[in-house]
Amino acid sequence: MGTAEETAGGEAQAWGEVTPDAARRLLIAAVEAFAERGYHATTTRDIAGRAGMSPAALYIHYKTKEELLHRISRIGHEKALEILRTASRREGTARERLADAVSSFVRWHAGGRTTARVVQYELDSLGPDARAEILALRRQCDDEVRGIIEDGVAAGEFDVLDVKGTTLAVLSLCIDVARWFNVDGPWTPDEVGALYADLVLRMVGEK
Amino acid sequence: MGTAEETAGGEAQAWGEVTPDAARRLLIAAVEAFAERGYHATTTRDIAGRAGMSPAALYIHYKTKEELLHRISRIGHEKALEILRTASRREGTARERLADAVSSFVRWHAGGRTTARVVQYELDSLGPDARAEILALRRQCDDEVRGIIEDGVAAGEFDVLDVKGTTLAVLSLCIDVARWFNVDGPWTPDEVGALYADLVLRMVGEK
DNA sequence: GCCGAAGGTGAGCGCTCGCTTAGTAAGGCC
DNA sequence: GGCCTTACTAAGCGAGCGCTCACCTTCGGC
Repeated sequence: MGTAEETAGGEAQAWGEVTPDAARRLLIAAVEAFAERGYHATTTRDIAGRAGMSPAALYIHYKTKEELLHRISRIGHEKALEILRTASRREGTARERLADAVSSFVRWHAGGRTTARVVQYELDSLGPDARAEILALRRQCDDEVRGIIEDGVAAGEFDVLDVKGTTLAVLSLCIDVARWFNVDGPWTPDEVGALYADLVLRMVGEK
Repeated sequence: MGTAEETAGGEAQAWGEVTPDAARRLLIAAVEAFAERGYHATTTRDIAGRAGMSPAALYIHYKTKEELLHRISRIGHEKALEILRTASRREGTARERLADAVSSFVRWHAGGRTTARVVQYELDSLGPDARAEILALRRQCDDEVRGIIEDGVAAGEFDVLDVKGTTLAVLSLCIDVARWFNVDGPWTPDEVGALYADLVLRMVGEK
């Protein structure tokens, strides 16, 4: 796993798949604005302005402001799921896979805090159909983590009272990093990832 | 500690200190609306409507929409601090005090989810002065929890690598309950409180 | 050198927002 | 009964919102 080379203003490399260039610039501008002020407090004029364009230019590439949030949410959740899948499906003990999953997931939330904040906390601003689609991705994230914990319990590595509840708590802990993590604070994303991996292993009765 | 007699729509008894009656009704209406749609997506017309009043009536009791959020935030944070103080200052081992703090704090977030959601997640919608005031209260909450953990480490009850980081993780875990807890879900606030107290004791190296 | 598509702009429409103002109804006090 | 205070409403102001439309510019293909 790479170190956290991302900063609050420079998470752009994650959006490489979005084309053309103007559409990507608008998307990145929207991520920054949504993260700073929230979806409803962000104006389309602000997004276009950050991308160096006129307010009308936004509507050449996106039908509505909500479509921007939908696109950001889907790409972000797909990335989150990919991170958890990679850790879950590697070889190794349940302990190693869980530590890997937590530390890389936390690193993503801390290092890409701008993106993660939008992805994790602006879900309710989507309409019913879009929200349902995203919630399906989120359930898959839950499944990956629960799978690792179940494996650990079955192998006798972990000692867990309530698998479903513990899964939820582990994910909740990781996700909430996006709320409190501060780039100017005392920790790097790597440090928080390592600390949290240790805490989670304790939660599942390991160590 | 009492059981959770609160429901999503009936957390009214917590606002008994707000007078006169019309001001309290408006405040409760605002809590419900902010929790459902977020501060920026809520209109003053909606708040007044829920309280059974005309849009203008709001401005007899509150100078601005932001003052409503400020008042809700302050009262809510004072309640949260009181819960943590009560648990922190009771007699007993650090283990007992920490379990008490976590279970009652979690119960408040789960049972009073409507209120807790506004209190914990709409902080950024406040202006700089109001936010600074609330952040001071929040720092006091941190101090209470860190105090218990430090006591436990000093007494040899706990085994903690990073006291500051663990404190943050414990509070983060509790606060995030307000985001995911669902009244119609499989758990009662009491059950989540008990589960989380167990998980936190594991995090600090107890049990 | 001309043309049409692709990608942009300036102006502005219709609407809803937070908030204000003028007026009204009810109740306590003398 | 007269009068002030308190609590409220109907109407609406100015501003800013999401979004549209008529028009302009650039550029590859022939």
